[in-house]
Amino acid sequence: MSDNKNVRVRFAPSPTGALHIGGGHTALFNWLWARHNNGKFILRIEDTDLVRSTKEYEQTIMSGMKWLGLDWDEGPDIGGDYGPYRQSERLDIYRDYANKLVNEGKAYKDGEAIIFKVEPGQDISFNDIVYGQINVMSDGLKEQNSDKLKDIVIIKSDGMPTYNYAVVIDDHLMKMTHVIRGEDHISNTPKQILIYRALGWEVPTFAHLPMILGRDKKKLSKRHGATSIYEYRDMGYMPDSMFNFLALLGWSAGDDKEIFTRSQAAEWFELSRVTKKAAVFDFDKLNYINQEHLKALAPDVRLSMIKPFWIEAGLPVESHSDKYLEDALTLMAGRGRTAKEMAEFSDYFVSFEPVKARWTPEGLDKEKLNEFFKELFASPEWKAEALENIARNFIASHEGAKMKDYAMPLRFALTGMKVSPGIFEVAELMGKDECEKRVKFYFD
RNA sequence: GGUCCUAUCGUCUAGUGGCCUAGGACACAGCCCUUUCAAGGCUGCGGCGCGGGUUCGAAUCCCGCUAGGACCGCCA
Repeated sequence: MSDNKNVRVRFAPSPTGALHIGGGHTALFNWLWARHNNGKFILRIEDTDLVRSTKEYEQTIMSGMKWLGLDWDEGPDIGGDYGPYRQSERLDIYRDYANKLVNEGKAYKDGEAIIFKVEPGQDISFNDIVYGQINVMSDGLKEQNSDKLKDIVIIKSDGMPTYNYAVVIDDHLMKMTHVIRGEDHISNTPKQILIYRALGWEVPTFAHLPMILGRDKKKLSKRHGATSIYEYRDMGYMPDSMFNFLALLGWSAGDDKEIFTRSQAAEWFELSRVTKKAAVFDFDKLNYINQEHLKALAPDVRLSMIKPFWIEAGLPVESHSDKYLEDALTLMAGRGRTAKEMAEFSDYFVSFEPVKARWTPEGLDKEKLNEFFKELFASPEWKAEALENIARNFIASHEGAKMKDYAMPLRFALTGMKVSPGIFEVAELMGKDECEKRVKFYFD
């Protein structure tokens, strides 16, 4: 971990929707850079679009960030030395600097609006940590389908500052050392540099991040399904996994390290290792990463991840001890890619009802099976190993008997599924009484 | 139309002139394990967009082409 305590970066969402994948990705990289350097991560709300911004979305975005594990050091909710952190509360500041620009002849009024004058012939190139040298002349700042140079609106007719202007004022006043944001802002950067210069301010270091694309390689949008971070939570993806997955989009530790924790990522993170190419959001990889984290969880944490999904399915979670449920999930380790799947695949541990709803015996040799079950339940100890030994002895002593002919009916009676962890281990955990109850329901 | 950006297996990427007959991961296929299915182990399939240079030597540097993309809003 390097120690550039003066590093200050920010995530500046506009509260016009929930925290989406792209926003979470940007926030994550800023957080990573701040934590890597032991610097500060600031949250600023860009709510200058009066029509679309709401306090509800502001809350949703903040809780989305918390869910991902991205904590900030300064922000509208906790304050800080450079507030306020909501643009709608900084209107006087924007107005003052705009007037200054007008007085210096660098901007002009147009009705209620204030427009920044773009002069031709200026070199507004900059060096991006990710993209390298980007060369631009102000002469290229044209109006669409025209040769006319396009001046920059800085204060709108409604008195609110525009993005390209407010972002400069705030980033400077909030002492940002690095501006880390999506690649779609590269073209905005030269305009912002013009404003920094007009105000006589030092330009921060820029680092643009590659975009995130859908399977069809188009910019990620609602068409691709889930775009809000919360939708992933509801699908059973865990915050650790989303963090891990998002961190891998456009960055790698460079040492085949793919499954990691937040603190490991913060330790290894380097802006200079961020890639330039837009990355496709790959569900298969997300699933894999989620599964890995699911496997690695401590039993009590795993239970806390799965429980909500059992409850949602109406299962009587409260009638079991946490220990029992944790053990059940430990047995399930490696099964299911999401918390939701794992909950679905393990419902029989919580209740016999779903089993009954799923399975009805058909075409089985009940006589033989009853003989088998009788021996099984006569076992002096209800342990997986003992039960399996009984089964093997039974098979050895019966001509033509196969393990699967007995293990599968047992599995179905206990779980209602054709797939489960080792059935004798399941039986041990469920306990003799419960197993007997289930088997007797179907046989005998 | 203008400005800018990008280009390694299907996907995420390693790679910064020789260690590359291009490495890893996901996905996919096969095998092993096995009471089922996962997990795990092993094997396989599969890529430097094209064309020119520079160089003893290029995935790596330069030019062109092609293909994607971003921005050009009193949205952010």
